[in-house]
Amino acid sequence: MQMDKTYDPAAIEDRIYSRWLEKKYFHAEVDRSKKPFTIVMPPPNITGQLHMGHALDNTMQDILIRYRRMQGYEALWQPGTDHASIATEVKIINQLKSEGIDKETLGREKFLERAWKWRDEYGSRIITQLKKMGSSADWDRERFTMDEGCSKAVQEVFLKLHKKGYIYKGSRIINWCPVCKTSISDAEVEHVDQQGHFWHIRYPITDRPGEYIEVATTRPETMLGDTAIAVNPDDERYTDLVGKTCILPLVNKEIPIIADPYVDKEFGTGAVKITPAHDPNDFEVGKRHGLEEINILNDDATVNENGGKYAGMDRYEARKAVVKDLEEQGYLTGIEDLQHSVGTHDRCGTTVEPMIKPQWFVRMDELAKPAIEAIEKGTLKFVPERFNNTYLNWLTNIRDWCISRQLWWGHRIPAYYCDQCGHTVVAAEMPEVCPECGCTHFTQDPDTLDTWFSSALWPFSTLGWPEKTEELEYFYPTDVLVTGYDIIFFWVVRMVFSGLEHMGEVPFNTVLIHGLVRDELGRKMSKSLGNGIDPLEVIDKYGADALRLTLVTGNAPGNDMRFSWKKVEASRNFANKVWNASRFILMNFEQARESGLSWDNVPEESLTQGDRWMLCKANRLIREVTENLDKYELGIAVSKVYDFVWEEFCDWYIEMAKPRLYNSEDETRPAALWTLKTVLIIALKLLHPYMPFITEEIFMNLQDEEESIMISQWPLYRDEWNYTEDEEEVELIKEAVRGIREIRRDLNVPLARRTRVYVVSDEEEVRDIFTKGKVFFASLGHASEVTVQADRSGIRDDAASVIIHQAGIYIPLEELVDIDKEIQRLEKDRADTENEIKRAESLLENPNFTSKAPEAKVQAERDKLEKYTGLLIQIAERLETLKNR
RNA sequence: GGGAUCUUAGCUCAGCUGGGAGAGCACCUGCCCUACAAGCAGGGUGUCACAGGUUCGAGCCCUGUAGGUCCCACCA
Repeated sequence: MQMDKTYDPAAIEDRIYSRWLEKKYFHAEVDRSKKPFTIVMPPPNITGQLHMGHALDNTMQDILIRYRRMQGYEALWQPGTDHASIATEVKIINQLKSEGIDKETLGREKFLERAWKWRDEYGSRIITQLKKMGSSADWDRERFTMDEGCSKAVQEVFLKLHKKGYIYKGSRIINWCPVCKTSISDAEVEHVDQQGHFWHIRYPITDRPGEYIEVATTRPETMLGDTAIAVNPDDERYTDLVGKTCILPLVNKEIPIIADPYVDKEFGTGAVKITPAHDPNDFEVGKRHGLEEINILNDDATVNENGGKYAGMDRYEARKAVVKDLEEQGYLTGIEDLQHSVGTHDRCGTTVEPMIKPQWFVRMDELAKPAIEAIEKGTLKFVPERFNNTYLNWLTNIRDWCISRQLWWGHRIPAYYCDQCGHTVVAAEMPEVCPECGCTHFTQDPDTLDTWFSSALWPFSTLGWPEKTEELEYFYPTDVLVTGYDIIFFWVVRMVFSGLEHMGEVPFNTVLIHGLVRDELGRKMSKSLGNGIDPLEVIDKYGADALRLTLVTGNAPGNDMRFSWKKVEASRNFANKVWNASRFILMNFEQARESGLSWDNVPEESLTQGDRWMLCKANRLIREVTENLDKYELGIAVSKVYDFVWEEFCDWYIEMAKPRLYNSEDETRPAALWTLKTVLIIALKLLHPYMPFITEEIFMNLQDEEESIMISQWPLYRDEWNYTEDEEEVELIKEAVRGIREIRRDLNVPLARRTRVYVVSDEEEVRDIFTKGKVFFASLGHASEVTVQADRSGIRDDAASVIIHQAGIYIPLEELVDIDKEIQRLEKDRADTENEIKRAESLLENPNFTSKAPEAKVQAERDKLEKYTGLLIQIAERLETLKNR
């Protein structure tokens, strides 16, 4: 088999993915013999294009799903798309506009046809893109928030909540977007700071000529709808005015002066104009004082007939005109600059206008309670935990949820109004006869539901609810939800209370929160800035595995990360490292096979110290990676594999194995081959959730039969590989090699190629380590030959000896050794060692340490003390020897 | 106003329940040696923001200060 010198993802990714699909590896079925593991995919919008946020979100989910699948769980990753009512509707309106068509003239039915056509055309685009990422979702189960089943669920929930009295219709003050011409929920309003003005206006007091009460406002045009002036009841400046009336300028209407604690004495003039129809606080004040609500705006934010001469003007034109008139008539007493935050619609950026409108709401108080308890009882956990607070904070201050939208694309509200008497019937189907008046003609409520209303049901609607399906029973509650912190309020909270309400159980046990993917400079990636990086471009250039690795490396849960091409390159380099190590191993297999060598069944006794050390390391790695994946520490888990593969496996073990592989007479060659294969497979498996494509390609090449790594068994920790002592011995090898490097550096004498190095030691185990005869240490930077002997016989006398500390190894160099420098170094070692001893002694003498510190720590200090005491003697001896030369 | 979070190497960031500070990138030196130059070997004196405190011991816990980011509420 021929493998290229560099890894080329483009050549294999699509081929491997198609194979997975063909083999139905992603498909999950109800299987009572296995434990289920379920993740529901946050459904991307049908308007969406894959961006880095999706890439991160889906990579994390795929890692978890692949991991559990390999562990033997029946792993279901439930995918689908969201109709995204307002986002899609805006897109379609724009599309129509470019064709010169107006939404209203087209009509609802035709419009919806267009919308469905859009969905058919673009709805699956993002799914195709997710597949490029390697996502192993069960595409056979793909759902859509407006498909028949999900729509059924939406209707069922609406009827149920209405029956319980949790859904009601009411005229409340809501956020109105004059551009989208729909109400929006509080969560959809984004507050942005803007530089504005604060206009001071005086209202003449009735029957007190020359006396005024002055108010300040940022929206002077709303005065047209004023129905009172309010002051704080404790404000002495105004006590004599409370109960009086004043004249509303321009309108010339008499309005009362009232006292309400809502008014802040310190802010502005301490007197507030009250416009109940266009400000949420004023609305509340108005309710308390029974004030009239005068709506002065049309749906497009132009002034309506209640605005007198200003009728027909846009709100900003009206503002100018009102200010001008006030000024001319002497009511305007001043203008100050003021920085204030303005509510805008998060979709279109338009300043929202608070308006009173009849809308449908979900009462939140009762629904919120169990959702709060879920955190307290621990049935719901956020990772990292700090998001508990974010979640609880929102829930404890929650207001009723406005769920009706004046849009066409979405689930239509199942409410019908009698054409004759106006009676409202909430039902699954249009009623035949009005229970009030017997009339048989009804009109359905024109509004649709907030898009999050259906998303809230996603974890169970996708599994078949309200039908009692086997899937629902088996896979629900799901295990983990992976999403960004920006969506906790919109979605997570609503799924939780919906799950608890309708299923009686939380929809997922764990919420794994990730941050935003920012650009290299830490800015949000956005279309307007043009700083977004297209994940597909990254895949094209570096491969999906490199992208996936980049997104999860060096990043803790819940934290934002910066994306940079440098990081992708580092990931690609790692992929290449894995590729080449595997290539090397496969090449050796081939050579061994040609010479008729077998290495499948290697007796344990034939494993060398190095082999055992490697197995021991790999074994520990299995444990660490598994533990970290269980804790959702995806970044830590992968960095362990990264370090292991690069530093332990490639830089040490493969290098140490080379002489055995190259020497056809070496009887430990099969053991090396076996260890290489065993450890490589472990590494590939641990890496597979992160880098599915490259690991699969290599795995396929390693196996004789065509088994997929995707469905292979996740490696298990094995006690019999826990060779602790051997690890120490291999540490000695490393120590010795480091020693050689140090000497070379200290002497500033580069080791010539093929420098002969003699290792002489009385200790048998040290000699054993440097396996019988000759070893190539490629890690020296050169292939240096090492000879191991028990004594110095046969070693050239003119070669100077240098002592390598700890290992007890003499290494004669063919160059002269600078003894003075070596003495200096040993002196320093001695001083350091003495300090260590002092430190350990003082610690052990401290009664607090011995009584309070864990026994293991105390023992460790004792061991250190002993070790360093011994070392000190050795150093002294060596110094003595050197000085005598 | 309430809450969260960050401040660690030149840059980007890890650092799990407290037990002698790490990675990648960048930079410098030397190397194409039969897996890999997308590589190898070597190179780090970091007041872990600052000030206190708890502890035998603090990057980690507590209090405060400074600066940054984010969320919620308010802004008439």
